[in-house]
Amino acid sequence: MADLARELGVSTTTISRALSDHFSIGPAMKQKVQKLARKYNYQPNRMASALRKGKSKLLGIVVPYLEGRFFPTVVYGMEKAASKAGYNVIICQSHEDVVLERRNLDTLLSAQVAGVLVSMSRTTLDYKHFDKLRSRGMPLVFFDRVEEGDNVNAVVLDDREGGYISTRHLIGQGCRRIAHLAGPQHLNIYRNRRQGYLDALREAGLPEDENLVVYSDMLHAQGVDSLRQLMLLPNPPDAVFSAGDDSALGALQEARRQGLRVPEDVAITGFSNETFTLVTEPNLTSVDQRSEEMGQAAVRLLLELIDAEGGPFSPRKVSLRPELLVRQSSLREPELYAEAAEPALIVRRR
Amino acid sequence: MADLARELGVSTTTISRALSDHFSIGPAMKQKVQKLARKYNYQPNRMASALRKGKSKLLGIVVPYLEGRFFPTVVYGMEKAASKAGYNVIICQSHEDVVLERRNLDTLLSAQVAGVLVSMSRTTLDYKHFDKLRSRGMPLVFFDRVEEGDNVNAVVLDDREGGYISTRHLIGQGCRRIAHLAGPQHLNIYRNRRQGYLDALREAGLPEDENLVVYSDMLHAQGVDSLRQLMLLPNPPDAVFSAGDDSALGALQEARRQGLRVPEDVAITGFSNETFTLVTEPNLTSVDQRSEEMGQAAVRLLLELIDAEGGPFSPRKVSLRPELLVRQSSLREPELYAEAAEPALIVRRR
DNA sequence: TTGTATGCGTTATCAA
DNA sequence: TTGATAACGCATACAA
Repeated sequence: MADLARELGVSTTTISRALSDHFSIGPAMKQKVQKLARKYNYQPNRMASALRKGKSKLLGIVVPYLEGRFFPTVVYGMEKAASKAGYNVIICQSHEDVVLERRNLDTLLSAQVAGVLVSMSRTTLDYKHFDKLRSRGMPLVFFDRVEEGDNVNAVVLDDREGGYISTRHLIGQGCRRIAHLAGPQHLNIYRNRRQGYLDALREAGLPEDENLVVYSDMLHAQGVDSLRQLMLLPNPPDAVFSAGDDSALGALQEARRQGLRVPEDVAITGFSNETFTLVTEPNLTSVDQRSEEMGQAAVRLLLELIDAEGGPFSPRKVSLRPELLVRQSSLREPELYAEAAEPALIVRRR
Repeated sequence: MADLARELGVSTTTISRALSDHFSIGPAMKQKVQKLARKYNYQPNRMASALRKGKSKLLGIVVPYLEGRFFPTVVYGMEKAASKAGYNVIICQSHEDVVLERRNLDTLLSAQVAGVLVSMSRTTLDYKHFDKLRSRGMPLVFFDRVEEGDNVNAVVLDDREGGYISTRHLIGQGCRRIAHLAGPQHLNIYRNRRQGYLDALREAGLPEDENLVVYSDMLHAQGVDSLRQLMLLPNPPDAVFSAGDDSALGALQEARRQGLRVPEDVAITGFSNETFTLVTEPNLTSVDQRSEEMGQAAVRLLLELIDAEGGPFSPRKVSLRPELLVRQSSLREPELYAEAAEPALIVRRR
């Protein structure tokens, strides 16, 4: 900026204002400055700007991991919404470790981000580090895996609905003993998916059988084990609603290994619409989580928070509608669905 | 820092030095300062520090995309190596778009990163934006998809070797008409994989048949099309070496749709060791790209560059050894492999 | 071993 | 409409 000022014989103040399109600068001067800036390939120093203004144009993102399709897609949505507003993002992974999660937050704090987007790690059981962030006035929005309480801003999938429509679909396909592979119940997402499952059972007048609910960390291997365990029951299930795609896949593979036909002997559905659901044999029915919308909604909410500048802001929870993608692994009665030939039939889009 | 200085009755200079473990500060004072800093939960302002020192502790990463397993794993390796050296990373996606790639580099520049790690987008055909970076003295390391030329620092997989061992393996399994699904030849990785394929053919005395090489962008749908096209040849192939897993998967599915047995009628191998290779039926043979090591190596190289401070530094290329993971999709002669029962048999680890 | 003074690049304030 | 000046938080040359 000093160079430009010298060359044009004006002050850096004028340069600064011209570049940020300040109203007090005449159009002629603005033209000149901006042209010269382009010529010299001027790059603003965001650090200096952030230092002076006390706020940067950076948003921090903390995700449990990036593998798979869900989080990258969410991050993509975030990037889109952020860049539209002139922001950039820093991505950190907690690798499902609360210690790393805390360290990530410190990193973001000292990078002077304008706000933080968090999806909690699986091992996050207390929330002090988030309180610390808030006490420093750092705008904070959770997504997908959210902190409990009324005081949090969050964007979530309606996981209860996801569990509900999955289970209802299975019931509609004639299944009567529906098992559930459930995740850690301290995480909202898994608790709600289970609740939707129970709601659908109750609505249909089917009994709740605790033997049919298997709790695990939802990994592939645990899906294998869970299915094995379920099939040893005196009265084994005719369907499995898994709260995650990895364990659904494990269950699917183990079922076939046992010589069971899917979906005829046991119908299987997953959750997340991971890429591989279109690759398994049979293709895996799953719930799409509106990943990209989730990212965009989270950033929009965060930007509102930032613009409110710590002023009065009543916490908001945005809830997105899940979408059941019915595929072969649960389609016992294809004639019920005219479009059943489609590989990724959307049964419910409201 | 000012608060701490006041409370301890010393200058901010002392605080600054004590916190950065400067030799001129006595151990007693260091203790006191660091304790108080913890008590007040002091967070250094990295922007201010970066502004003053002219360099930050941030590394910029530009990847084409994050979906799948390869890039997240590379990034994980980068995070690990970076945090060991006190650095953090900013991740940007170019989404295979050179326009976005350029914008990302601008963003990173103005975020005052200490260095940049780039894997080029598929649409990057000229390299001016990288020259611009270099002309500003910004340390730059490429990984996986690298710029051509002697003047670049880069970490790559030995893709030629990957193509070579894949093809050799197929030859060893008795295949004689081996097709190749090739990617855009302006990208080093695809050019080299093809070269390895040709080398192995030549070594085995097999003819090169250009009809057996199909060029595409390596997407799933293009794998489907390519296989269809290949099977229409008067003399169709008995094996397919695909330079990517997505198109390998497409080929695999199309082959089975046509009623071909895999690997008996046509053996298929892919490249990248994506997660889904363990899910397909049959499981897909693929080349592992040492993703995590690649990330670590790239950061190590970048840090060396940064520490050299623009001084003399002869450009270096690090090349990693690929690993062929033989699975059912190419295993015609299992008796050749004692450990063939393993789902992910490592055939060649040198 | 500690302190004083200064500047990194930008922008807000106040004055012209 | 423009400019002079100070300040953001930190690190360092120099002095003590």
